[in-house]
Amino acid sequence: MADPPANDSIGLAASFGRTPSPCDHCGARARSFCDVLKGQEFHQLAAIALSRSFEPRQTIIQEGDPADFLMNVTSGAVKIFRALPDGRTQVVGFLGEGDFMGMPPGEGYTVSAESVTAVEICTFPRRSFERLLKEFPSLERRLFELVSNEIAAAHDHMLLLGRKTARERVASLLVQMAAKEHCGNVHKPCVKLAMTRAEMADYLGLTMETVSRTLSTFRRTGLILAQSPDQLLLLRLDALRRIAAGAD
Amino acid sequence: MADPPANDSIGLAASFGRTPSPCDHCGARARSFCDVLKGQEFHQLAAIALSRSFEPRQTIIQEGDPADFLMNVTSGAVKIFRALPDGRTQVVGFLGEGDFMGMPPGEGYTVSAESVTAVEICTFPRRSFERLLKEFPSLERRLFELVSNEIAAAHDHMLLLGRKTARERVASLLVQMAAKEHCGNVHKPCVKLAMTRAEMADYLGLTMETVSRTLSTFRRTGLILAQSPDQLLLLRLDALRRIAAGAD
DNA sequence: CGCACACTTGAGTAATGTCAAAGAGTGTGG
DNA sequence: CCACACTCTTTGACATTACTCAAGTGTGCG
Repeated sequence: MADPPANDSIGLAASFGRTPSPCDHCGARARSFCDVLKGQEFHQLAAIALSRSFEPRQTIIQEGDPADFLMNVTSGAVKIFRALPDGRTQVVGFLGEGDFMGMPPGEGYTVSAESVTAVEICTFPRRSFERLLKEFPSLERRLFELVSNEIAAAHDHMLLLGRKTARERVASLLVQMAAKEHCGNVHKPCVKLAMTRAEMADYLGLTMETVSRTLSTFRRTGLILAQSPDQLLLLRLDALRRIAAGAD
Repeated sequence: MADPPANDSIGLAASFGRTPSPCDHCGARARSFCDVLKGQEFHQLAAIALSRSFEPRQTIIQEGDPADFLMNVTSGAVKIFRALPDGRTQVVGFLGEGDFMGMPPGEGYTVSAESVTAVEICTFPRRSFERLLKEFPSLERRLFELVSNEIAAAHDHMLLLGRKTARERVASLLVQMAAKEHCGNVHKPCVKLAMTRAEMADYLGLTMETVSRTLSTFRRTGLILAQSPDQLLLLRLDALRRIAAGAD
């Protein structure tokens, strides 16, 4: 872990005797939307923040529930999904450190969220947050930016779900995960899969078995090396990229 | 067509001798994001607007091109899509009167757009538009709202592409289209399909043939009545809704 | 009238899903 | 420390859905 970039929150809290907030020691701040706010503005945001912890496989958000909180993932991994009445599930995204959720268009959440690993989440009451949103244009602009990114990512994923083969889908996931994290200290790109095969399948619109078989093929053909079922070395990232792009 | 709601744009333009803009006679204004702006603010927006026409099957936006314009569909239908190098195409959305496009996260468009029918589009230079965005918080808030809706719609569509059967997909499309427009004056809900079977297929992640077969089955089982290949009467909207929801 | 284009329908195939069993990894309690 | 039990993963055999290829059937437009 690198030291967090110097910021004034801890110092100010100490010097003015401000109520300490979970934000004071937030490791995800640098990656989070909150980072656009500085000094006093940031403290106003921090003042309404509340931290919550979840163990793996706990429900964080239930589709349809009143959207009373905005949330920011501080650590751990979360899956966002929608489900059909008979249980078929589509994971629409995995969230990690610094990602936010819970900004639905209406009064209720339109998706569900469940912890994949142990998770720390920073919550903001919606009302208070929206007040700050009006007060701090930079915050609103930052959120707009994030939401725009989310749409582009959604388009990408629709292309995957609607038009890619199983092989291309799995390759896409690996490449995508490799882009996020430099796992381990190795120079070969590598991904740590916090989710199960079934969750990968629900993300890729496949079955667990197809995901497993596809990974096995990648292993047999030397594209990846499984150090363990959830720790994969991407031996030929270039090839995986081409497959993911639908070029092979 | 009902008369557009009374607004001041035409009157003001006349009384103050303001440069006439395409917005003066825009039939889509009531449905568009621009409607949040009133009076002088609206005129500032109108001042940077430029109208463009397209015939059916023309390229409006090319993925990767510099995103110099924001656009608002004034009339007609547009498809938004992404494609793989070998031509496989995923339509991520159909736009109609009052829908906007062209707000990518970065400098270039991340999707392509093509006219399905004859189309009128209102374009705003990006720079100027962003200046207005900063000036008029209500505009930014409205756009945020639209973008949030778009994300929820994208989640819906991911569920469809990843987990629904062909039958459920086609039913979903019909229900969705029926929700948008009250086509004709009939009391039975009815949809007018401006797009081809192939375009429906590219939207639903299927092939043309599967779409056609599925519609035929719906016809044979009395769920719909085809007044022509592109004019469908939804005889049992309730049943279609249940199928679309994955309940049958 | 006939050509072109989109749509429909049919027959066979391929990719992925389903069901089932065996294997691997992990943690717990004896 | 080992053995058992649990869960997740892998692999196999088979079923099914949707795709591919191909031949017809409208329908509108020149």
